Amino acid sequence: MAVTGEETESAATGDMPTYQIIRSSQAPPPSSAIAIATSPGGMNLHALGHAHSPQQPTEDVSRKREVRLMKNREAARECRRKKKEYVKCLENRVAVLENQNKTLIEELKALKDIYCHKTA
DNA sequence: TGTGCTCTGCGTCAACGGTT
DNA sequence: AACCGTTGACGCAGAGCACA
Repeated sequence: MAVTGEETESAATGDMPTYQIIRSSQAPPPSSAIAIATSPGGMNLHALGHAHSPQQPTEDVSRKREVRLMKNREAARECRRKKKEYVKCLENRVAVLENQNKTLIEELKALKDIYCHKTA
């Protein structure tokens, strides 16, 4: 199969509860093209280690929010990638099974022919 | 060529389960 | 209880396409 992320055996059977796709060491997404949102307060990680201003708790909250948003952004991207790969694997599986089915039907037909000629 | 429709990818939120 | 990762759902923007 030409899919980069190799599916597990359970994935091949088609009855897996979640996407069980082993990640390959592929190139990371083009994150350079993504504008990383900056916090409204203009959070600066360098300043964080030292700042002890009165609004520090607020800054901490917004910094945490920014970090969470950024991580979730990446997570969503990865989740979608995995889902796409999973669907591709399922489609491949369908193709394989359809081929198998066709082969078996032809085999059965041939065997029936042989049987008919023997008994006739 | 402008317009409406569909598809696709993205960011965000919310909910959930697992971990510390 | 707080934190974290995962994922479904939602809305938005841009691309591609058919049609008048």
